Amino acid sequence: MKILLVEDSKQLNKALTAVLKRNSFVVDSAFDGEEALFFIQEYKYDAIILDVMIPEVNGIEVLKKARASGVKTPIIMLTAKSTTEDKIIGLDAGADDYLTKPFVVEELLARIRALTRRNPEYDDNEILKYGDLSLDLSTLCLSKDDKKVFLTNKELQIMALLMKHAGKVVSIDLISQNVWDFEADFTNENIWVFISYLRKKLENLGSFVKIKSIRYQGYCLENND
Amino acid sequence: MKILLVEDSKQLNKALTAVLKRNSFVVDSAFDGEEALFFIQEYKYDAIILDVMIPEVNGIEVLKKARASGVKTPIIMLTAKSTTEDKIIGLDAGADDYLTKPFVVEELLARIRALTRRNPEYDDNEILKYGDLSLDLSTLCLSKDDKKVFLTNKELQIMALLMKHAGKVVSIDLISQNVWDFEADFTNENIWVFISYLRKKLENLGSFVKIKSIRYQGYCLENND
DNA sequence: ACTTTTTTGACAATAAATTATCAAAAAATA
DNA sequence: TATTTTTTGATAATTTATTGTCAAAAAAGT
Repeated sequence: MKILLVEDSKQLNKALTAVLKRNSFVVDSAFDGEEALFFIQEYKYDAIILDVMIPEVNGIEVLKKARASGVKTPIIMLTAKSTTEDKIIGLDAGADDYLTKPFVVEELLARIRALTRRNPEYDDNEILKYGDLSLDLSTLCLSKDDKKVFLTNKELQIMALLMKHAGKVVSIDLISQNVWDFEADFTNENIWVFISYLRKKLENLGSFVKIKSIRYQGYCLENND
Repeated sequence: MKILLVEDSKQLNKALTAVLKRNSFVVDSAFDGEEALFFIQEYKYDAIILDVMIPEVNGIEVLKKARASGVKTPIIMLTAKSTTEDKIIGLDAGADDYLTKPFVVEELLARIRALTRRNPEYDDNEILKYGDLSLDLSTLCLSKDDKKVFLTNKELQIMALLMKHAGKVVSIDLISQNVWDFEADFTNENIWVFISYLRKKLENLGSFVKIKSIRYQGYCLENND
């Protein structure tokens, strides 16, 4: 699954690229409109993430030219503000979706998945399982047998990450990149708090699964069955 | 007080240079006999430290040529082994002193001082004082009023360093360089042990002086009068 | 060979860094 | 506005790294 990322902020570009790659996408990065058009003509992508405010040729122009030259690839626009105008202009010009900054990476990933769902390579299962636990991503419900607890958004995302990486160590860095947006003034303490919350909920469920902390590295799930 | 150091081992040369400079000598370094002779003809030194085993022209040759050309500067030879032969050859050829490797830096410094004593610039006071303590370097005796304890060699050297740097932090690195020779397989634990010994002796004397440890940095004397 | 000094290793004490928890403030959401 | 969620700060618990002490072995000096 190959993605073109068009974003002029070096920092954001780099960070997004890292996240996308970690989620097993193949990523090409462009930093301005000219470069973007070159890539679009030259290669084939499964999705294009396109910032509106970019140098040389602006995002809307890139979008129009791409569509004009027959490119059907799903395109997600990144806009700075969620003014209805920008949104309409973008969608009018042929964008498939849009996202306002700042955004949470998970959301971007979800949009990409939504737009590429018909692609049979990609299969998103909505209920994660580990040990005696099930996590329903759509209802935010974590359950063991008939017992249930509901997670908050951040709790869910962290728990999902831990479950997706089934028993492997998940770094704080990975969590922060996936669960917090880039402009948040995030500190490690945030994660400590949520890990603490999650542990309490696991305790309440009476699950055999524990969140183990690996010093200097991160956290991982452990099944003490 | 300017010294010429002739030593081909880059490591040893560098380390000795550092020590000498720290002891307020001005140091020129040569790494082979040719270079040494050039320096000797060109500049004037208060002392020359000359390794026997050096490339190009060996140490004994350098010594002979220097003397032949009328250089009167005190010369200390460094020999690998204390075979009487080497010693005699060196002294015969006009060396003022010799030192066998490995040696403790303090010893080298002592020899330099001995040979340069007549030089009025240099004044070595043999009794160090700090707070209620006196340390007699020649008798290894540490005393407060009429109470005395005798230090071992290593204890003395460490204590002397601490007293010379009166109340300032003395790094473990500085201690190891001054008190242990370069070939010793020194570890920090060694110092911990001697600091412990010294503290016990200070305790016995009932001195108000304490050895304070500064984490990550070293030790310093503290006068809790 | 005997004594003293130095080195070494085991283990104790201490200090610091990391992680965890709690509670309350702030922000977001309904 | 009321409620839930997230953030923040204070503070506790834990782990690790550093430093200290002891005792015995090794080395050096006499």
